[in-house]
Amino acid sequence: MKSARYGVNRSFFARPPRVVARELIGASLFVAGVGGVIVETEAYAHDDPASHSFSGRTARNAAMFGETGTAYVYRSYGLHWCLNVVCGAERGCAVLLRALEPLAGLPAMQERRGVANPRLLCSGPGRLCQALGVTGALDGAPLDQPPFLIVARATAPKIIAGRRIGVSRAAEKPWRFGLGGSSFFSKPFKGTGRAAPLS
DNA sequence: ATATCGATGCCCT
DNA sequence: GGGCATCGATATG
Repeated sequence: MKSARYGVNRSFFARPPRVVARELIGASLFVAGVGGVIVETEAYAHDDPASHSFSGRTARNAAMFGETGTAYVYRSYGLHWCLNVVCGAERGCAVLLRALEPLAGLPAMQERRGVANPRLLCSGPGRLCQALGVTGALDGAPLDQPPFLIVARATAPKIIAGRRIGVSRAAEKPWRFGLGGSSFFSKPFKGTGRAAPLS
């Protein structure tokens, strides 16, 4: 047998953001071996008023206009980092990674986050980046190469959907996706009945 | 349980 | 100057 390549390849990302956002639910993300199962994502389309790319290219969002399968890492509210997967057939599409169920490297996550509770390590886009050590240094980096590793899920999970968090434009679009039954969401999915994380 | 607020950078008008 | 793809601390029911 050929040596198995664990990570997804570039073609994984060459699909529309809503497809990729759903495919990533149940997949695993590691950064230098620290990570877990992706349980919450949001899709942002190129013609989406809520997308950072909507008003054109700037220094901050340049990576969104780069190759599919690379990272778009931006600073949020001046102090947090957020990690996106650049995807789609058009330029300017991305999927925001909002929450993981931590599996590997918990001591490193706890050290970086300054908290011990596993539910508070990666339950939110800013928390996830802090726990995995993702910063602007990885903006534009390819996701199919170290330090990144994304492993596709083995079986199709139950996926729930809802409104995106913290957006005011196109707020009605149900482009937030979650792993059914997870207790590691950044916020509950209303109406689909799953619990919120602590505090 | 929800509400409000401050921190802080960058892009918009 | 205002508005964010946020978080944690504080206040209050």
